[in-house]
Amino acid sequence: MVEDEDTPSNVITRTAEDHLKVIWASLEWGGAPITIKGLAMRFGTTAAAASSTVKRLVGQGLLVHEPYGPILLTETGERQAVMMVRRHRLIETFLVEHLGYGWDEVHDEAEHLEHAVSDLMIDRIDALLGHPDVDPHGDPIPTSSGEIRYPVGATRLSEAVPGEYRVTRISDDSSALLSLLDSSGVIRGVALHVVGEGAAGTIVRVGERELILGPDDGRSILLVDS
Amino acid sequence: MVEDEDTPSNVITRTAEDHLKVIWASLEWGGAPITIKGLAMRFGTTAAAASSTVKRLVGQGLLVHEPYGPILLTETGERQAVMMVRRHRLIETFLVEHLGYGWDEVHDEAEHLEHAVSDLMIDRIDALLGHPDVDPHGDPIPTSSGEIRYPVGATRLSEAVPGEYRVTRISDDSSALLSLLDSSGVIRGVALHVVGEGAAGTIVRVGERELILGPDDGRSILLVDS
DNA sequence: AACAGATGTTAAGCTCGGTTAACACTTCGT
DNA sequence: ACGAAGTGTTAACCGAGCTTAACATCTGTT
Repeated sequence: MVEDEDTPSNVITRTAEDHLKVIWASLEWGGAPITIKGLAMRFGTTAAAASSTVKRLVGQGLLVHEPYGPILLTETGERQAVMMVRRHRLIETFLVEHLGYGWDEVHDEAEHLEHAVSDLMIDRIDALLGHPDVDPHGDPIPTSSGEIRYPVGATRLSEAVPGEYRVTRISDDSSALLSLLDSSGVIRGVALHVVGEGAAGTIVRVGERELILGPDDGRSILLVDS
Repeated sequence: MVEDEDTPSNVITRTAEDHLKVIWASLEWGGAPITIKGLAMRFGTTAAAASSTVKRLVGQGLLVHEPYGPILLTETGERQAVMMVRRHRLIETFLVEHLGYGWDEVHDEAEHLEHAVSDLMIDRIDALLGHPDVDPHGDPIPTSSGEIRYPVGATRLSEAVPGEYRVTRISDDSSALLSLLDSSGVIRGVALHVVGEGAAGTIVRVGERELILGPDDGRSILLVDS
C-alpha cells in the first residue's frame, strides 16, 4: 500500500547527480565521507546551499544523513552515483581517443557531457572503445551493471616507501595538478622512482627530472610495484 | 550611463536557448513567426509558461514582443539562436559520421548535447568533419561567424510541379516522418519523381515505390531540379 | 572543562521554469 | 456586427537551487 514505491521520483536533477557523484568519489578509495563544507567548496556555493541540497536528496531516498552526521549514500544513491562515474570516465576516454583531447583537459568537458548523453550513446561509446577497463587517468570504469574492477596492490604515492614503481592512476580532481604532471612527464604507465620524504613532500624522480609532490598531490597518484 | 550595457546577462539558460532556437527555426524558411501556443506545444508546457518565458527573454534583450504581437528575435537573440543551430547540426553530423547513428535518430540526442558541449569541442568537431556545409538532413550548418549558405533553387515538395527532382533537405522536426521516409528510401540525394497532387497529398515515386505525402510532410522536404 | 573558532542548520528571500485559474484580447463564422 | 471559440496575459502558487543572516552544534586547544 505504499504509493509509488516503484516510481522513486525517477527524475534526478543535474545538481543531484553532481552531489551524488562527489559524495561517492570521497568514499571511493576508502576515504572519509565528504562534509557539507566540502560539498559547498567543491561546487562553489555556500554551506547553506549544500545543507539544503543534502536534505532534499535524503527526502528522495538517495542519501542518509542526520544533522551533524556523516553524509552517506543509500543503495539507490550509490547506483546512481556509479552510473554517473561510468558516464564521466567513458566520456573522458572517448574525448581523448576520438577527439584529440589531452588527458589533462578532458575533465571539465566530461563534467558537462555526463549529464546530457543518453544511455544509448554511452553504450555505443563503450562498444566503440572496446569496453575499456580504465579511463585516461587510470581510473576504473564501472560496467553497465555497476561493477568496478580496482587494480590490486596499488599504493598511494604519499604512502609509498622509497623504490621503483609505475604510475597507474592520477586523479582528475585538480586540473592544475594534471597540467603540472603532464608537463613533468608524469603520465599513466610511466616508471617512477620514489626517493624519499622531503620537507615539502615526497621526492620522486621520473626520467631525468626530479620533483617534489605535496601530500595532497601524493594522495592523487596511485602506484604499482615495478 | 546605461549600467551593464556590455554585460547583457551573458549567462543564458537552457530553456532560453531552446526557445530562441525554435523561434529562429520558425522563421528560417520564410515562415510566419511561431506563436505563444506554438511554443507551448513544442515544449509540452502551457501557454502561460511560454508567455512568461518570452517576457523574460524580452527583458534580457533577446526577443522583441509586445502583447498579442509577433515574437521576433533581436540581433543578439538571433546570434544566439544561430549558434545553437550550428551546434545542433554539427553534433548531428558527428553522431552519424562517428558514432554510427542513423540520420533519422540523431535529433533527440543532439537536442540534449547542444547545451552541454563547449565552444572548443564544437570547433574540434567542425574541424574533424572537415567543416561540412550541411548536416545529414541537408540543413545548412552556420559557420562559426554565423553565416549560412542556403542551397539556391530549392523548392518545397508541397509546391513542386510534377517532374524529376533530387531530395536536398529533409527537416528533422518530426522523427516519425524521418523514420517513415528512411524506410521508404527517401533520403538526401535520392532521385524523386513528383507525379502530381492526389486527394491526400502529393504523390511521389522513389525508385520502385510510390507514396503519398501530406502537405505538412511536403513542407518538410526540399527538392532541387534533377 | 570551557571557550573560540569552525562547521552545520534554519529562516527569509531571490530567480527560473513550471502549474492552474481567471480574465483579456482577437479572430472567425454566421 | 456580433458572439463563440481560440489565443494570450496575469495572478497566485510551487519546487529547485541559490543567496545572506542568524543561530546551533561540534571540536581542538588550553
